[in-house]
Amino acid sequence: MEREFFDRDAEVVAPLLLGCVLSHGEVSVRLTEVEAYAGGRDAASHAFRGRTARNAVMFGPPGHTYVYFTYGMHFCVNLVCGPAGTPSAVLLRAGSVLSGSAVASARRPRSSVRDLARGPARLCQALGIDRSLDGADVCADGPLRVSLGDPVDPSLVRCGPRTGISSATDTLWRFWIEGEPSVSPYRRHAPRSR
DNA sequence: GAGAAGATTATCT
DNA sequence: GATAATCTTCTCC
Repeated sequence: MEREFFDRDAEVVAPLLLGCVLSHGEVSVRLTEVEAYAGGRDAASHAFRGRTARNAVMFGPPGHTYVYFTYGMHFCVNLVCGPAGTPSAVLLRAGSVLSGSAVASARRPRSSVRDLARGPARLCQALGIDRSLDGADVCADGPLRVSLGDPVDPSLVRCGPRTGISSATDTLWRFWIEGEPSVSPYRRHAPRSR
């Protein structure tokens, strides 16, 4: 994938990523669900309150990963968008495993093939992504790569409110491919305690 | 230095 | 549907 592809606003790049293929080692996943996060102008973004040690990579050049750890047990992966200095990124929420399903299944023994990458944390686990890949360049010849996949029928692309966040729920920056069984089932808000 | 919340998932009722 | 698991990071004091 060319770096110029990512050098635009996250909400523009996000729908274009649907159908693209993310590869790490033997495992490849076709992306079916993503969300855009736009840094300083997006209250739901990790970069909304400025640069920190965790989100620093989002302020860097596009085409790199932003991997973070959450809930004490899960990783999620983003692709940094926009020119350096604009902290926007696209969260990869779900995909379907194209190849390397044996390796992915070994990492997630209790999942059916369909569920291997059905959800942001599951996708990372299936691909073997952890914080050692934070800041990895997916446009270079590294372990993690993004490439174009089969074109997606534009009439099947849907958008809606983002999942699992408690602010900026009125921005329709979640994109998915209608009819894909690998799209994550979690569409609810997350009012945890109280 | 302490406390709270979190871009989630698996499991139980 | 509800909740536990589990720990990093950020925000104050």
